[in-house]
Amino acid sequence: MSERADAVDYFVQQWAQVRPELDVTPMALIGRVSRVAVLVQAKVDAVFAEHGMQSWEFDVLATLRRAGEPYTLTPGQLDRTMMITSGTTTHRITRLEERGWVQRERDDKDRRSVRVSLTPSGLAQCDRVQEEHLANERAILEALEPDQRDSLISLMRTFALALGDRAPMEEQSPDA
Amino acid sequence: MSERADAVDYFVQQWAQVRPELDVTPMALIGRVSRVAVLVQAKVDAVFAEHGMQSWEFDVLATLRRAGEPYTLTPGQLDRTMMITSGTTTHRITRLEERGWVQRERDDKDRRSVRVSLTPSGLAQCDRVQEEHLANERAILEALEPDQRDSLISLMRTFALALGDRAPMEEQSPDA
DNA sequence: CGTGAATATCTTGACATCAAGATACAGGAG
DNA sequence: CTCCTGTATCTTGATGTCAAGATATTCACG
Repeated sequence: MSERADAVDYFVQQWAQVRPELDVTPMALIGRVSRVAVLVQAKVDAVFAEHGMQSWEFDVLATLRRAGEPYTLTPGQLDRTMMITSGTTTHRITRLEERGWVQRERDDKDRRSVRVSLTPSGLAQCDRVQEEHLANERAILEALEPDQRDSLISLMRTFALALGDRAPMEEQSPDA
Repeated sequence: MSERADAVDYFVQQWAQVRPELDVTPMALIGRVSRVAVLVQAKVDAVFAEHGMQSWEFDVLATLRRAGEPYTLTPGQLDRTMMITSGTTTHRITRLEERGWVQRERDDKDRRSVRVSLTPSGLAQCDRVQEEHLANERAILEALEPDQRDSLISLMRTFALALGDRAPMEEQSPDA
């Protein structure tokens, strides 16, 4: 008489019938994290699509944007922040350069390095889309009561830390 | 003086400095769901890799396995359950057929349809890997206190339902 | 200086995935 | 029976991603 069953409830119940000796409770959490991530991403993508862009494009723009003026990071900083490989970063920067939203210049201090910067057009695009994006995210979270949101944020934060997620380091050395 | 900051804490703080007028709290949840999903997936993948397989391969095998004997579903049932497109399903079945873990036969009742079944080898592979997979999932959740796990499961279930996640329908019509 | 290890980026090749459309069959209305 | 609509699967072409390695540059140490 509780609530309706979501997909994971159904999977757990199927396992109970087929292999009752198995303890599949870990699935109840891990499976849901995966499904919720996919479902949320689909809703987020929809808003970006209305603006003719992909989520990953906004991710790059927003990462540069929140770095503050002059909106410049290296490819290495980008891939560490975004949890992608260096090859993917190269590809993303090239595509965004073609759209005129970012530009590359070699760093004269360290000539191995590259400085990726938001162009005025990229900055404008980021700011233009962001409000609608945030409104969309707020709408998605309307599904939860405010105290549920707070609990969920706190628990997911604990989980993230336990999984080794950490604030990206500043350029300086960590201690003293 | 609270806990250490995870990556999302850092992003939120960056936004506060660069665009203080923006309310980015939705990110605190949606961003973490995405990052946690990626981090968890990496740990899950590692165990499958030890057995020479991909996560998506196990997903297909497990979906057939928990359907119960004769471990048979149609491609359509598979893609609805796994949240993938029909083209991806075709591709997955073909690859698994090459490995000898599933087989295809046309359905004689409805000749548009195909029956995908676990082979004895596929069944064995699924059962062989599953225990280690579940142990791995349990280890991942060790990071949380038991009551935190329960809260998180409950909240994620509410979230999943709010996002429209539902138990896949049985073959029969929904009512009476 | 010169040499080797470390670092930063890019290249290459493979691959899973998707969107859109093609193909084949089913089932009902006339 | 015929046609038309809906369903089930597969095909095609594009794309984003990764792993592994290639290239260029820096830096420490002798």
